[in-house]
Amino acid sequence: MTDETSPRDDASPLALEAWLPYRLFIVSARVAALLESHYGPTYGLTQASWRALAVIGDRPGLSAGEIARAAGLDQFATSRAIAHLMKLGFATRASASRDRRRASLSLTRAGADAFADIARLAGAIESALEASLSAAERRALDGALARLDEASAAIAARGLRGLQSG
Amino acid sequence: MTDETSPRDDASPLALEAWLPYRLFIVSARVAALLESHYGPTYGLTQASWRALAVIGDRPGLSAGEIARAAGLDQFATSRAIAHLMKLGFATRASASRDRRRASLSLTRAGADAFADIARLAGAIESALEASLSAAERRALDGALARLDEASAAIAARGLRGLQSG
DNA sequence: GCCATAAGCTAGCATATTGCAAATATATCG
DNA sequence: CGATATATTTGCAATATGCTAGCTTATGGC
Repeated sequence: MTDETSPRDDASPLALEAWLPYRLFIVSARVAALLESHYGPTYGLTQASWRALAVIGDRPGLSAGEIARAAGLDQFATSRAIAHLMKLGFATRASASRDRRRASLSLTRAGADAFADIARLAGAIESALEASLSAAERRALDGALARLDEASAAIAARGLRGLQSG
Repeated sequence: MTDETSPRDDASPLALEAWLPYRLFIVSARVAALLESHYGPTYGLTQASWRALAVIGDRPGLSAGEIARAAGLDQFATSRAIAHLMKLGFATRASASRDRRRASLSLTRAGADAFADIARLAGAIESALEASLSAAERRALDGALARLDEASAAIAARGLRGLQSG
């Protein structure tokens, strides 16, 4: 049973550390932990509120729901993250829109300063990561990630059922 | 101040969705959520206990500490994940070693079956992701991820201080 | 215009998870 | 054999999360 055709029997159904999604996870988790070790103690931000801060900073005027989508957070987490940012004095709500159920968010001066500070560090981390790649590798990675983004979105949209057969 | 040299003023300090670590995170998070939607309801596993299951299944005989390192979990989470697996009847502890502080873990038949089942799905997801890439892109991604793994480990080891200057 | 229904968001509360100090158990050293 | 180190677990307080229900504002039918 162990020596039929394959020279090296692939006994394990899965090696976690070689599994593509896990490899993506490891890198992103290390970076997230490192960045959090800055913005956590310094500004009292959580991962969720940092993500909301970044989205608001990058695209002011979005509503809570739009921020949720852009930051990869759910509705409740986003609501709490925004409340947190407002308590910290980092964001303000303006109901400028015609639809007053939605409030458009933007950063205060303090929020923008914090964002700029954290973004500087985030950029430094990204640069350090990219420094380990050649220009060709960077391009290839960029393209591959774009494909993986589409593919993972498609898989997630189709759900488990779509995988079993095709 | 806004129109000195750069033709298109890069107003934002950071666009989250273009930030490399976030792009990695998004793909891995989608996949993790999808996989969890299978093993959660089916086996009552959490993300941590699934990772421990996978590590034990792949490399039986490891101790709790070794599992922690391999699964990217902390000591406490691992201890709880193992307790969980044992309660589910998926893992057993054997103090075969000379050092009876460490117990070497392995899967029961039921645990191995669950692992095989989940691994099949995990493999299908990986295949679906890789199907979106050309062979050349797969190779390039593989290489780039290996570099990023090293680089992120190095950055994490050096801590925040190492980044500010170099 | 007015009511019913829907949409966006938030509050409150029960439950689950996490982080960490201390406990437990074993090993090793002097 | 006592002191100290290592591996792991437990208990508990603090946090976070999930979900129901609520508030406010919009929208569509009449």
